Amino acid sequence: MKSTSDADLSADDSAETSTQQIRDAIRDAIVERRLSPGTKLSEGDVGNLFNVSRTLARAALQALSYEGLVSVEKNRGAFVAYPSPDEARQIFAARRLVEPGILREAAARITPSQIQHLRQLLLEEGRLMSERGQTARRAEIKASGDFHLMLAQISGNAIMQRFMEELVARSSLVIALYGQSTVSSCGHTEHGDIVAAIEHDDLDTACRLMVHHISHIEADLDLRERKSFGLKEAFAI
Amino acid sequence: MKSTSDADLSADDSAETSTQQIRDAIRDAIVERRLSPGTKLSEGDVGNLFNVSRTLARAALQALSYEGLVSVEKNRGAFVAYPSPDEARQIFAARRLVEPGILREAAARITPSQIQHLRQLLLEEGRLMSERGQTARRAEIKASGDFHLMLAQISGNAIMQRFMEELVARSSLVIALYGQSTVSSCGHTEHGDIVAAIEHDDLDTACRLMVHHISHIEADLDLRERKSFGLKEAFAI
DNA sequence: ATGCAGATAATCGTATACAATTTGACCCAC
DNA sequence: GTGGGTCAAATTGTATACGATTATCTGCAT
Repeated sequence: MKSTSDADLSADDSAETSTQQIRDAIRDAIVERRLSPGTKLSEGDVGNLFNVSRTLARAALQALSYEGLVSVEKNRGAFVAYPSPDEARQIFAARRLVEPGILREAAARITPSQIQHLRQLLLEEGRLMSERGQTARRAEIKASGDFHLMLAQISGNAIMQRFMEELVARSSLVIALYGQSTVSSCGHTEHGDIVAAIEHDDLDTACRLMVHHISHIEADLDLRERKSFGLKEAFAI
Repeated sequence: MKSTSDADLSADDSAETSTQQIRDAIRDAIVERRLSPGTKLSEGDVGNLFNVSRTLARAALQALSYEGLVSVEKNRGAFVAYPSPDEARQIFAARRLVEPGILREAAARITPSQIQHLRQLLLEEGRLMSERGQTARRAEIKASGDFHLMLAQISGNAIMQRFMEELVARSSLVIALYGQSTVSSCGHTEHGDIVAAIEHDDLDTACRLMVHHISHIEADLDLRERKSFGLKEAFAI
């Protein structure tokens, strides 16, 4: 799957504008956890980094704020989003709400070649899981999300696809913040089970597995409210 | 319900920035069909209209493009979105996919006072339906959408609420384009039926009614592909 | 030392300026 | 009259400029 999210559906002027490139670059950095929640993203710095003016940097940050990955505070600047536990719960609730429906749509339209593609994704995911090192970890995070995005793409509904892209990206942010164990190590086998259920045309099972899978990811988080814990974290980070 | 969509949840600096005001004003104009699909929204004109520079006008248009209400074409400018029949189908498919889930969540959390509020909305809707004139028609369009938005709000999931706001707004655009009869005249009684089912704790019926309701709205559209009809329309508009 | 007031620096908000691109008009050749 | 080509007007893309706000530092009074 391409790294840029909407490259397939937006048939605009072939060349992506620099604002979009910057947006995508920062988004990738956030999703792959090279940028931690709360990190300040000043317009000047972003502009310098990508050799553009503040105008374009600002536009990119604005775009990311619409996706919920960046929060801009008036007169204070933009920061990598720091989703609250409540927000995290809402993200997973939203996924439980939409993903079964997406799965049903996808299963109804899936072609053998797409199943093949899904299996390939699982293989890649498994390979990355056994590898060591930061780079592999980042790739694993992305691959794990790509499974869900692929289903959304197969469903054929561009609107739901875009929404899923937002939800998956924000999930990554939440896991970075509240995740306890290493990245959903259980996730991979669960993905495989879902594909198997799809192949057996057992949609009800597939949906049930999907809901459980999402709940498992959420269950691996520590979403307790840390009241004045912020200070310590400021040192830790 | 407040007219500005996210006034309740964004607890930012109390005062809305002028960009947001412009965005909301244009969005309202689109949703209430004072701006037709395809209308050009040049940055200069928008800026002059609201007495701000192109910078802010551009930001507002950019924001609307993320919501799917405006399409910006590189080096050509911004236009009120002109959703294709396929896009229209995807919008309603998305609504069928998410609204039952939202309804279930809402029903689980709804309070008597909120039911009261819903009924009040229905009353208002009925009143507007019997009135004559453009103003009433516009208000009816908004009220009809507010019913669905209210359910999303009651569901307590801000993410789904925002998504529904986008879907409802885009639906209005689609109806403006492809609607045949007057605004969903059947809609009002269907809304009432859904509320009744909620009150009777008959969730399955409520969801079924909701799906049918959405399909009814879609069925009232003429989504046949008009191939080279665009030219004639250019004259009609 | 602590706390507050003013100055200083850094950053954001908005407007304006200039380059690049598109659009439409006009003219000419055919 | 049609087709093509050049130029001018309008509009967008991007950078820069300047005022406004916030954050940081300094120094003085307590």
